[in-house]
Amino acid sequence: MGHNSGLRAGYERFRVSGQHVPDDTGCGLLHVDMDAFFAAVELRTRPELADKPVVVAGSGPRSVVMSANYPAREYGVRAAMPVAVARRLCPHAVFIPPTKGLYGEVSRGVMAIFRELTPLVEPMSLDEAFLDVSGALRRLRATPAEVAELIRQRVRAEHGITCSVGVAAVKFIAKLASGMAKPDGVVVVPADQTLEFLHPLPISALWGVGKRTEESLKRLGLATIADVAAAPLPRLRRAVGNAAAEHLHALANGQDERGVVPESVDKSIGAEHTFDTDQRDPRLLERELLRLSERVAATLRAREVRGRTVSIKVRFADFRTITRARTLAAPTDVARVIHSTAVALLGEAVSGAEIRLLGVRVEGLAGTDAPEQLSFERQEPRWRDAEVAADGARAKFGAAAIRPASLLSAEPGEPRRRSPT
DNA sequence: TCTGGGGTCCTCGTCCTA
DNA sequence: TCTGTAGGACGAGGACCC
Repeated sequence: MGHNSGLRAGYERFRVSGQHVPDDTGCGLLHVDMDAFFAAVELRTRPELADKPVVVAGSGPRSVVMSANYPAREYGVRAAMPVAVARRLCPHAVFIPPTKGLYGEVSRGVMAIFRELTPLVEPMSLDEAFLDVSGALRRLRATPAEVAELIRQRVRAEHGITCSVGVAAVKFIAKLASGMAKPDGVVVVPADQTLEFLHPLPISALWGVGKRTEESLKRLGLATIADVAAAPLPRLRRAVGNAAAEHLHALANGQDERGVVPESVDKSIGAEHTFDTDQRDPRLLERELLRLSERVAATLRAREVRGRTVSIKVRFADFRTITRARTLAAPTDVARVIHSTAVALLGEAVSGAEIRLLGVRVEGLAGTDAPEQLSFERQEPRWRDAEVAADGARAKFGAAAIRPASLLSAEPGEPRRRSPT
């Protein structure tokens, strides 16, 4: 769901079209990005809507757009936009609620195609991945641009959706290229034309430049990537800090040493929820923390990791956001432990304020086989046993089979309903 | 426009210890 | 024992990504 979509004027020469294929020698890095992924997946079963504006979004009053197809984008509808705004911009769009589990399933299928071509696949999210095909070209008897076309054909034939591919010598350029290839195309940036491709682009195209950094760079009078490439490093450092300055300066000069990393280790696991209306009832907030803790703990156990630091996130009615964290004596994957820590943190940080969002996160993860420090603080083994048993029941009978008693009548984010009399 | 949810990384301040 | 300092651990928050 890249946001740098569409080909700029003067960039047609980079696009693969008909007989025209730019020189892809040495361009072993591919970035593949599904076009309007969630919307495209939904349209497979509702093809009659294909030419109409379609928006995938939750139905809550505070939901945002998860995906919009290209007809909807013509009206200015974009991902992450509040649904209320999207409805105003495009009142006749068809709004479809997201189908739980479906996008992950399609994503796994698409990633499996990539892995048939090369083991060096680095998924970035459900709908995009980097591939290093340089070691596979001989076996595939294909050039990088041909592999890109092969991928597009297979994704379309086997999953009924389209994707766009960027082909380049380094990751960052491949990523920019796939954005320009959208929708449904391939852009190849020849290795010796990297800077010609890169330098005319605005600074916001640099990976790591969001709204704030863009403002800082503009204050220095920098507007294009060429300006950043030519800027003295000390000046950049003063504006955006050491790490960001060096990172941006390297990227602006077409240098991106990062390889494709197939395996990545989770650093943290969390869950959060925005209430439909702001809440201040402590019992309701504690119940929500329990629900979030249960989800986080179940994910920790499913991934066979434990974490030492429990943090909460609180967003107030005025959108001010705070986080509070506490490091435990021993790592945990037990919801009871996470919940009691979260409740204590919430009590210390907040009293009676209107709250819009609550989040729970566990950081400092290590595998369950990692050596555990002996501690006086008991890990409440019985709770863990009970929760593991509940995991098993949920796997067998469904997610709703086992819930803590205090959550029995409370739907996510809803005040507890009174039982019928 | 009025802002979800799941993440990562960086910076800065504070506290503790060597 | 006191003082200065450097570095690590930790916590908070900002910015960014999809």
